[in-house]
Amino acid sequence: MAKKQATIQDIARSLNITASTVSRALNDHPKIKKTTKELVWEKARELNYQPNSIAASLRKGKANTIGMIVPRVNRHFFSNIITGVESVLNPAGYNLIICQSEESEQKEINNIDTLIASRVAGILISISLETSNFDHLRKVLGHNIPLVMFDRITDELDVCKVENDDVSGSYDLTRHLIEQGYRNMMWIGGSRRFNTYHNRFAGYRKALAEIGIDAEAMPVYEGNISLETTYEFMCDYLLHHPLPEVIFSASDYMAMGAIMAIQEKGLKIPDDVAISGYSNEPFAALINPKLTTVEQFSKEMGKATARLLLEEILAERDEMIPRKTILRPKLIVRESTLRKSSQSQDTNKTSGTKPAGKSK
Amino acid sequence: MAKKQATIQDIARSLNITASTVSRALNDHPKIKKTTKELVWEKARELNYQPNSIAASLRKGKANTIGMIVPRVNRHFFSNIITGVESVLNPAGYNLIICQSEESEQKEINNIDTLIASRVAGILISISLETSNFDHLRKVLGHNIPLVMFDRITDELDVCKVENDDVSGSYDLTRHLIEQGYRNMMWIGGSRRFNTYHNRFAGYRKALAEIGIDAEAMPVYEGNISLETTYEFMCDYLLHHPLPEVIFSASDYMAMGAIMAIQEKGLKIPDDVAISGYSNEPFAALINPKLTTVEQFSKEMGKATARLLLEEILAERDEMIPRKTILRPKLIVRESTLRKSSQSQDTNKTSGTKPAGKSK
DNA sequence: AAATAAAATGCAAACGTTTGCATTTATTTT
DNA sequence: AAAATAAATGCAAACGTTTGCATTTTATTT
Repeated sequence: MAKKQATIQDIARSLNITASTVSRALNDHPKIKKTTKELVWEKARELNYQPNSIAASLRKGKANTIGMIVPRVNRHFFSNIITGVESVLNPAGYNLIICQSEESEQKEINNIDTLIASRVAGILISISLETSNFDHLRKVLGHNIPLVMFDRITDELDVCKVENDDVSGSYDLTRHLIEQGYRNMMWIGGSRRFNTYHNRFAGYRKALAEIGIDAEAMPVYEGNISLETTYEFMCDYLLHHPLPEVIFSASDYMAMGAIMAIQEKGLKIPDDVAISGYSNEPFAALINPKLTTVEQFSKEMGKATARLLLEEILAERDEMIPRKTILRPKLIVRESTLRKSSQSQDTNKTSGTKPAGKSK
Repeated sequence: MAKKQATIQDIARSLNITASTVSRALNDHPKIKKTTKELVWEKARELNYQPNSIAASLRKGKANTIGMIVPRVNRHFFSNIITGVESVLNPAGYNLIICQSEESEQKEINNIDTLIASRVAGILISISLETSNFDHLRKVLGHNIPLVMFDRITDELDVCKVENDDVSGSYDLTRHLIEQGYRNMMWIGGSRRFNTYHNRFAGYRKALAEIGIDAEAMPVYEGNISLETTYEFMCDYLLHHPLPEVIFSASDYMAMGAIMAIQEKGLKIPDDVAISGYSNEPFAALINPKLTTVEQFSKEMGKATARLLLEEILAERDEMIPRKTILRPKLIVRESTLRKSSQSQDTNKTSGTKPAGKSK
């Protein structure tokens, strides 16, 4: 039977007025009499009327929908960003279509096409690791759809961007390691072709250069960023190489993989080898020893990204003015990098003992 | 300038045919000549045409969009479900609008209204903890929109459902504890008003009843399911009560909170007190000792949910036939519940040493 | 070559809003 | 009380597709 949904026409008919008036009444247009509005609202409720935003979008040429593309939703970093984005976008009357590129350039392209077809009012994207060509994003701009990139960005595009100051986050962390007395270090991270790892390495190198140490002269491992791969690499590495004093891991997951390999060999952290991570994943405060890392304020990043997009949308400029928001991450010192003598100096007592994180 | 987007009309005009033909050609309609199709496709590319799915949806009365409401996206359980859902829905030509209820009944109601207004082809929902009235879901059915509930479900509604067999998951875990020789137990979990905790307790009670133990006669803590709250509760509890042999926590996060309180007191797990969790959160395999828990196959749950919805949509029946998919969870035994004597009997070597989980 | 069947295309309405402009109705001013 | 102004409503087109039915074109049969 596909029960017919009530439309503004139905409301209009049963009140002996026109659809225009109903439309305006429902949108609380100032030119409509108060009493008329009330009649309309009452009748709408009575008929169980639900607005059809598709029709509205068609007429207006724009949907009240924002598209968002992330590599994966089941990464805390990204799902927190999503939460931040929604906290800004929903109150503004937009809702989110979330797409996952799964680190595939082709899927990213498909996602873009879907979002354009949906006539979204704007697009937020953190590009996949695989993406090297940006024509699909240029197409978005060609369709006059505002675009904001976050976290994984590219210099090739002149659009609004939100990024973490990976250089300084990494620099601060390296400074901490230096202050603890570590000199003999090892770097592990994802490929430096990606801006995040590139920048994190830059901060690491910079801090070391300041004390006359060449980061490139010490071990550097660039590889797959998964826990498992890093675990395997590290198992093998430990067999054939001397231990550094500290491992600077540009990712918590990689750090975790290394930790498992290290502990499996019976080595003590931080006594035999110290280690730090990056991102402050929920588990970082839960493992033993608690992991020194860098908090990225992902929810804030989401908010900043959404705000930038909203401004872009509301401005309705023909020429977009590319702006950049740079978020400053925060060093979180925990046990995994503390020298025995300074074990009690944990600068971050709170997050050391009672980490954030709620459960389902 | 708001550069005008090309429409099928534009294509039609420049090829001296009608929009109908163009529309059919683009949709690969069998009645259109191959050569015509090729002309159209070529011209579409040339004009940089992007279909307007809003217009299509309006005409067809249905969007190619599915709405999904979860309490939060930044919970591994839910974000994995999302991944599962997308893996089924995207290939079928649908995309997801994701909404978060944030455990608020009012937000859930708002989400539903938005989704109805968007004329989504179907809705997937895991209800918020706060939700006690289901009129908003009845409204969905009233609009003939297929609805599938997952994980957090209710008996009050006669719709398709996907749930975990919490009773048996919990039963299996309790059996394991009994086999390890534990008798003196303590339960901690969320309120038993919620089906998940209700059922998990039922499995726990059942297994205990079989050996003549009354679960209710032993300590039972029902509370807020956050790590922090549980940590505080447990700190206090340890001051005033004797230790049980084992703590059955119906949530990994609650278990983690308890573990922190226990370890802070200098007590050893599992030697002084054993503990188990539920859900197999990523950190469960990373902490020390590794946590015995129950894997819920969340991605599978997402797939099952999406499949049920797709069937519902494609069937286009007037009367929906409510079906239920029940997923069997799997016990994962790790160190936190193993008796000293049987430390080597870890039945799940793989997940014990090399847990799943990739990093950003 | 005409008649018939099959294939391809065209016509026009419809989907449910929104909105600029025109018109009507109510209110104020002279 | 008429004129001028303000407030409220109506008219009709438009947004870009899809689709049942009618029509034209092409292929097949006699």
